[in-house]
Amino acid sequence: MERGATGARQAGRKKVESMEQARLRISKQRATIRHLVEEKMRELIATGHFKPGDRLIERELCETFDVGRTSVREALRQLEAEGLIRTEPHRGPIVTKVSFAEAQQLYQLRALLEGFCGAEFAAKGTDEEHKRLFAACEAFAAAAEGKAPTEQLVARKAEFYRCLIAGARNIYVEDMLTSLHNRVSMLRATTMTQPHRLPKSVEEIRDITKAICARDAEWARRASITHVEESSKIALQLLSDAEVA
Amino acid sequence: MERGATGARQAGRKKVESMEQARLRISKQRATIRHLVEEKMRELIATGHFKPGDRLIERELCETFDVGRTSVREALRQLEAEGLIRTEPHRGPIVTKVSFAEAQQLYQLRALLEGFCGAEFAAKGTDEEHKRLFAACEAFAAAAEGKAPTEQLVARKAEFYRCLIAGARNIYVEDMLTSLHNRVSMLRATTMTQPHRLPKSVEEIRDITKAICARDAEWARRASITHVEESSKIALQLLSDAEVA
DNA sequence: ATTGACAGATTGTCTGATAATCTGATAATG
DNA sequence: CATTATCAGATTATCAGACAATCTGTCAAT
Repeated sequence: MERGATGARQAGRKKVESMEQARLRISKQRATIRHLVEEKMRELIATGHFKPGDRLIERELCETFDVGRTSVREALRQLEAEGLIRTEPHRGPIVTKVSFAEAQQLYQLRALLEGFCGAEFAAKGTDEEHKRLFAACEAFAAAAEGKAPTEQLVARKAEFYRCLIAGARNIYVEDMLTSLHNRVSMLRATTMTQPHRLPKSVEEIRDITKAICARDAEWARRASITHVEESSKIALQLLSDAEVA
Repeated sequence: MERGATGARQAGRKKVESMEQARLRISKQRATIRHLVEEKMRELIATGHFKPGDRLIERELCETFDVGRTSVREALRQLEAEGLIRTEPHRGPIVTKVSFAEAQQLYQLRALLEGFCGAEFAAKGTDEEHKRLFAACEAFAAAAEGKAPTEQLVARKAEFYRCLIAGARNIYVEDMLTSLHNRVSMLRATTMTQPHRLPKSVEEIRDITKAICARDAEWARRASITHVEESSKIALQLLSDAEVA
């Protein structure tokens, strides 16, 4: 989880910087404590250590992370804004529960936005970006077909998405999709890891990649939407089972 | 500005409550001090009292609002997550500057999302919702044609958008569009109030309304997108002038 | 079964203090 | 002159401690 799903980027610098320069720049250690707490908590929510409905108690968080209330509370405000937690006045934060209907809405929006990314990427992507996307795609495929550990699969898929989303060249879409993906991770944690639709998943992602590299915007849009819809089917199925139980 | 552009709604209650019950419920005064500060600051940014690039100094904010640092800092975190401000470590918050390129991206995404709202509304809206949208549309038209004060125009238009966005029945889209609209307000403050394209604006909004009431999804999508594109033309024009100057 | 009062838990907010970091100016250096 | 080192001032980042406000559950009284 690189950054949050949050703030807007640094607005226009005078000169556009080359890839070279960008690569050199050191990683902007924005390592304030509250950022560390934020990331840690995102991770704990995404991995299901904190489950939807769980109460998060300030004092306990302070002790767990060994930081002051200030840092914890500010991190909580951030997560609240991202929709990962909800705060009831004088009761404290609760990990957000996503109802079945809301999950449907989430996937619907994700489809719209990822379809947009695919189409934009196909229409405006550079060869450089195509190459990177293709590499990420193949890396994921290799991991999937080589039965790599789940952890690595997730990482590779995240990398693929980073490329795909970046292709839209739209920071707002980027932020919002990152936010949506965070929430989807949370869902996944409730529904347990996906069953073995991996081969289909690989196929769909390859299709997206092919469409983009062929610069066929509508194909790319369709392929991106299809991928979201297919994975949502499984997820929603599991969710509705879980909701009844 | 009703609420923030933030948190997800209360997830599924057991029983769906009737309009009647919903109307009775008192307005859940979540009036913690930090919420008041948040809203005030959103307003100050939207109205241009704080301009893009302005530094916001903690101590000054505390004095201005006469509240403690805790409340100010937590409000700032919220605004930061919404993208209204950006915080540089150890330097403090700055009102976000939106470059020309970013403004383009903003409007592009807005078009996508509002197009989605229009289409969904047309496809799935109830008569009740249609009626409310129509009323809001006419109220705006009346205000526009009657040369009402800007303040009222803005309020009426906001009301129309509330209806339109609600029509999509998608809380995520709702949150994100609210957030985008907040940022657009900020832009407007830099480019001064729009010139007199009011008549065209009214026409476009009527077109959206007609399309939705006719339950023609594609027409509604096109109309919604057109409206965003038309207003973006003016805004971007003004912005580019301002950026050169 | 409903109501009311009470205690415990937790948050909301303020204050004061200290360390860390950024900025700009000035002095030192080659 | 251009560059670098250093210093003081400003501001944030973080912590600790305190108190009030509010929510929750319990238990007695009606």
